[in-house]
Amino acid sequence: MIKLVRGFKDILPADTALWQHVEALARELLEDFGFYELRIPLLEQTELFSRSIGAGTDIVEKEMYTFTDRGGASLTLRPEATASVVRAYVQHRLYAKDPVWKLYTIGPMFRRERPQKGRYRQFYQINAEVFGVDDPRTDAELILLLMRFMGRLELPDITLQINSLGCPECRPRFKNALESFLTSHSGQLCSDCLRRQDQNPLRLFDCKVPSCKETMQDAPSVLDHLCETCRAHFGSVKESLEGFQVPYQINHGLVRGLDYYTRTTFEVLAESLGAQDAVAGGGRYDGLVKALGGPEQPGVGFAIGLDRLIELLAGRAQVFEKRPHVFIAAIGKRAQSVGFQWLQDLRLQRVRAEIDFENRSLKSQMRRADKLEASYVLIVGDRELDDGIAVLRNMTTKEQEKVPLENIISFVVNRIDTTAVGSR
RNA sequence: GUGGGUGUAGCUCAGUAGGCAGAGCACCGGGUUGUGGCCCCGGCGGUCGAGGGUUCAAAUCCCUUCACUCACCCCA
Repeated sequence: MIKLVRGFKDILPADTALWQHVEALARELLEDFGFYELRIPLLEQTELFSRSIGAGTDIVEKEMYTFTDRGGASLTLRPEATASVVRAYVQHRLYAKDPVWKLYTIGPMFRRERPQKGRYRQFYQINAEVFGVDDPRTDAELILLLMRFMGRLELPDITLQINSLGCPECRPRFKNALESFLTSHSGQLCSDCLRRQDQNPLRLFDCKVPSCKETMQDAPSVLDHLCETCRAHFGSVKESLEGFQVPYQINHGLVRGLDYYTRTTFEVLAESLGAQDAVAGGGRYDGLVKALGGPEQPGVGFAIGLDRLIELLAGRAQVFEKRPHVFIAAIGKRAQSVGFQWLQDLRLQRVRAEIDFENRSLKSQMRRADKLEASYVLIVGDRELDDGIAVLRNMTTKEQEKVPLENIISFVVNRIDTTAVGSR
């Protein structure tokens, strides 16, 4: 048997209804907030990611699916969406028509990590990006949108954490302070942290080793090193969130894994997910558009991890499954051919109808109707055909009524509430 | 990349002093002539993850390998 590739997965019919529901809700909300959908390719030039995400990051260094295509170009399956969205914004000069764009995209990303709970090599994200506005209310609005989405899904036990990483003005000052702190405390750090110290010193803030945690409590905070404008910006984000009663925690150790982030960063965490507890994350990236060859335009965005979100919603999938409205139980050859005609006619009227082609006993056909959770069963055999009727049984009330064969389709259509999702 | 746990029927799992591969659920049929769920009876279904070794005999012991899973790491 040929099996699927490690770290990849099939999303089976038992779950697709839930995925569709979540995606539809996201589209609805995003479009209410003025976002337009952008569809971008799965494959990009490798350089796009090494330049945006950062050549030294783990993603670029050891997690990308990169290959040389037959023409000799180095291509990469996208490990995230923002780089592609920025590329499209720049390449098509969207900024020339209007510098302000609110774009979203939904689709799979690829990272070759070791699979575990909530971490797959192909995983799905909903991405939203806003270009051309550096007003802190945009940051807040984006977070509000995100939290409304979570609220609409009725997710339990989620927390929002926010932080500011500063800008090219103030970040170097903080980095210096942090570096000298780390150098003087290197004796108390674990081997992982000593390795991270040069590559990505901010990461030390979320090390899980107790001694590191303790040491880092005395480490300098980014928030104490923000310049005047960054401080004001962050203050305004917080103020807006409070104005909309969005509860948040400040986590000065909150870091993004990608180099391009500036100022506001945020993450939505769900404890019940286990080690991979970030359901959504994002932040501002004011230098990225320019770094990718575009004009000096600010940007801010987020990504929602769909796989993890669905995980949180596990068990609710059944609610969104669509059961048949009518099951046609046809006994005998003559009835079978009449029933097959009705089946197609009902579907023309957007009634979900099913039939069994095996010409089995009425008992088996009833059993099948029950298994499919059909709302009604339309019973027809030689007896009914001779009398010019069929029997319509309501499976919940067990009431049966005789239906004349002429106009039978419209009769059934009227009995059924085609707007109802399930049948019970 | 590093560690731990687990691989037996479609699913959830039993099965060790090595001795005929099991249960529940699911699926199919039946419980008198044309009516579902509950109950009863019967049936279908397995290269015991794969390869090798020890043995008269291996799901069980040994070696190798693969997969899944959780955690580290990393991140949505």
